[in-house]
Amino acid sequence: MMESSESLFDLEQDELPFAEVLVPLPLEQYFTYRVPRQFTDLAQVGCRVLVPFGRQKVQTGIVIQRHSKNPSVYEAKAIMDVLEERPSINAHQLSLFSWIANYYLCTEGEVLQAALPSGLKIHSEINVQLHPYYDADKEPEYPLTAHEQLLLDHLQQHDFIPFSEISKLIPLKDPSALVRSLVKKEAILLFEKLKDKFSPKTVRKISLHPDYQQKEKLQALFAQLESKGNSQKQVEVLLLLLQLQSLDNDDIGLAKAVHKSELINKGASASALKTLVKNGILHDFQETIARFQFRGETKSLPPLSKEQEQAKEAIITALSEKEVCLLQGVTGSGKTEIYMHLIEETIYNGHQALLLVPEIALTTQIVSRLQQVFGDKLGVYHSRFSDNERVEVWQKVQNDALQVVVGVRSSVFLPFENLGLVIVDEEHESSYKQFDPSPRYHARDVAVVLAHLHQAKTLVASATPSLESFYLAQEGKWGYVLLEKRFADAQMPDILLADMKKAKKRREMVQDFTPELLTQLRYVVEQKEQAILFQNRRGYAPFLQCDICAHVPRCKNCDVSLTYHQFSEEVRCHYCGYKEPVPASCEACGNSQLITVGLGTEKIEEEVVQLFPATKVQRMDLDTTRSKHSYQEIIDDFSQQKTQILIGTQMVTKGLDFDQVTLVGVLDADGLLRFPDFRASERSFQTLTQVSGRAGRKEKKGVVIIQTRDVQHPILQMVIHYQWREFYQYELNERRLFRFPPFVRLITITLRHRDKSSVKQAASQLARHLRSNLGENRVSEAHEPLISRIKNRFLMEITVKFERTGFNVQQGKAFIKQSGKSLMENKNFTGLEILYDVDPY
DNA sequence: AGCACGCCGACT
DNA sequence: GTCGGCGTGCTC
Repeated sequence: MMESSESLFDLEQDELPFAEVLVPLPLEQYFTYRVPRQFTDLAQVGCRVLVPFGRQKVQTGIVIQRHSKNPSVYEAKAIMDVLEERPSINAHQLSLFSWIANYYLCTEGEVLQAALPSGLKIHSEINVQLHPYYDADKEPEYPLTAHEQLLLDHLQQHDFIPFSEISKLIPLKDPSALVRSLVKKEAILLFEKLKDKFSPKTVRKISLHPDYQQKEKLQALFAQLESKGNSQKQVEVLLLLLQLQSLDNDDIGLAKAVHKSELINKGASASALKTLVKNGILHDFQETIARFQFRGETKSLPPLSKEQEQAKEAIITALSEKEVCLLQGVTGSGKTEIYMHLIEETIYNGHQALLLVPEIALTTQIVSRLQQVFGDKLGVYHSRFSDNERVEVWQKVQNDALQVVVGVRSSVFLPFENLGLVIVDEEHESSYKQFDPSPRYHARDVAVVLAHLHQAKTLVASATPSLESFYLAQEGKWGYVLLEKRFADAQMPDILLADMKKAKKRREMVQDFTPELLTQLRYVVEQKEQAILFQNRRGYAPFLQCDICAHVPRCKNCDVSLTYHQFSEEVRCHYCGYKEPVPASCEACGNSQLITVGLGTEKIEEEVVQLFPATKVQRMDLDTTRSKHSYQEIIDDFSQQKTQILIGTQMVTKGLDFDQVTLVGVLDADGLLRFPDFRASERSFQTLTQVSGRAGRKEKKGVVIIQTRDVQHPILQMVIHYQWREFYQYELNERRLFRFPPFVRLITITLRHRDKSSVKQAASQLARHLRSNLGENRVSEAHEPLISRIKNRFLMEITVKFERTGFNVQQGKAFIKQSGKSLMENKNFTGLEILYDVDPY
């Protein structure tokens, strides 16, 4: 626009010879690099660059800023390479990274680490090779240790070995000392190799050389070959090629290429083919293809029912005024069709759409249903995909080659250029909150921010919304649309409570079954219908206990009891993975009578098999779905009615549509309700309502039986009477009263240390500091968490509650982070780790 | 997060 | 006396 001032600017700033670079590591700062002249134009903000980092490492980083300020205290190293002409990370993404780092109290490097598919994160790998002057036959100048000899022997057989593989070869925890020693002895050399992980998928194709792509030329060629007499095979190859080109009667099709593998499979002689290529008659080349190719016809959008149409219009109206809308639609009300219509409109307006789904939902029907409508425009982003596949989706989103993405929580990081709509399906699902590696972000909340950056809209949907979302809708901050009618007039199931206390007293329990549930189950089996049994606990029993002294076997590394797994004949720790064979006797008193306490899916399976020996039963939990396809297989078997009773944890509650399920049994609702955290009621209500929704679809009304010792429990009463409005009001009151979300913002600070007294001391010091500066009503005392030791490190916790209004949350968070930082610098607490969990789940 | 350096116990 | 474990500090 203002040319003169721009050129002046260019002159003064000239080449901006330095760059601030973000590396995908948990480090607070950017690093300053020199931009060599040849990269002046190329190294734009957002580009991936290769930089030397640390002693002898190469890292991928992102250019955050260009400037001309030469750092004075150190000499900046130079950027080695710029990996792309167009930035991988756009401006919206950079803003999003920074927002996440601030909000969730983590570093931008951690966000980058989570955001980039590892195929776009090149780093160097150190490799070891023999020194060219090293002679194995000669007596070595310096004596070699056994381990050194082992490595050298390996290198006689192999050209080189990656540094990281050495510890697999030699029983050493850290092979770096050994490698250094061998380098000094001039027996080996180190070299770095970059791992560029992404490789596009290619296919070999064969076509006629342009010279022969005319009928006359081709006829001449055939005549020539046939006259030779020894070229029959070549003629056959050519005829096959023409056949596969499936020519109409013109020359144009002659240029068409066919897959080389197809030619060979259909019987073309490989050697004849080779000869034809050699003689320049055929052209053999590689073509890059997409890994995902949708084959088959796309269908038009499914029509909406009157109610769906109304809901859709209501959503559009709400979103014209507000940025976010909550859609509360009961299970089976047909939310997916509404999504499709909204997505279609978004695409039509030239924008991209993102549909977030919980991890588990991606393997099921929703993808194929969307694919039938959106075909090639749809991308799927899933953690079970290979890296190459994820990079491909990333690049297609960037190039606007995909207009719709259905994906798990990490798809909020994709490089959308012009997002118009984000839909968060099953928004109450806790799997949207990442925990294990930081950033501990909630994909629903990040999605709202992402949409805001694009000036796009967010639709947040669930049959059982989170209290947070419901509250925002109720307060009018978000729009709200209710869809109460089930699709195709399916009826809601009858939900009944079965009193376990009474049944126990009367000695009517058959193992873990009340007479009510057992009767229904018998009926279902006889009628050849299907049933789902839900118990939110995997394994056989939560723990073992000595019948005499009541001792409970516990984990060696963690402060938890070990769960008994009958199938594998082990006891296991669900926190660190520690396992040992089932103890034959009590380690405390020597008694050999150990009894199982509590109820897991394995035990239910055993009981059901005993009770219904002729019935096909399948168990679905973490233990039976470990391998890649087993989840899908179990689902398929059940939906094709090869299995009649499905027993499982959480997993069975998640969006599966089965028409023939007429009974859902909840074995122990008390286990859900007893959970000791502020979300126990919410989670119980959601889980029980969701699992009930699996019963009875289309033509047949279903029955749900919930076993409990407390039939009067208010939550259960609200579940069975479908009093969801009452539930939300009840629970909001509780939350307001006890100061929990959504009325306050919660932050959990966890301190971790090998030494128990150190962590206790550090925690109380931090708590004291925060309490006196932020207020005692906002910061709890330091306390031991429920599980006070995991993987041999002791834990302490501080809970922070910031009110939503009238308090500067951002400042409060910054103060917490600063306080934590200075505590870590305290020499008394070396080795201390502090973890922050903002909006914990 | 890696990776190097430096300090300390348990083996030849 | 060294080897190998582990704690500590740094990366432009």
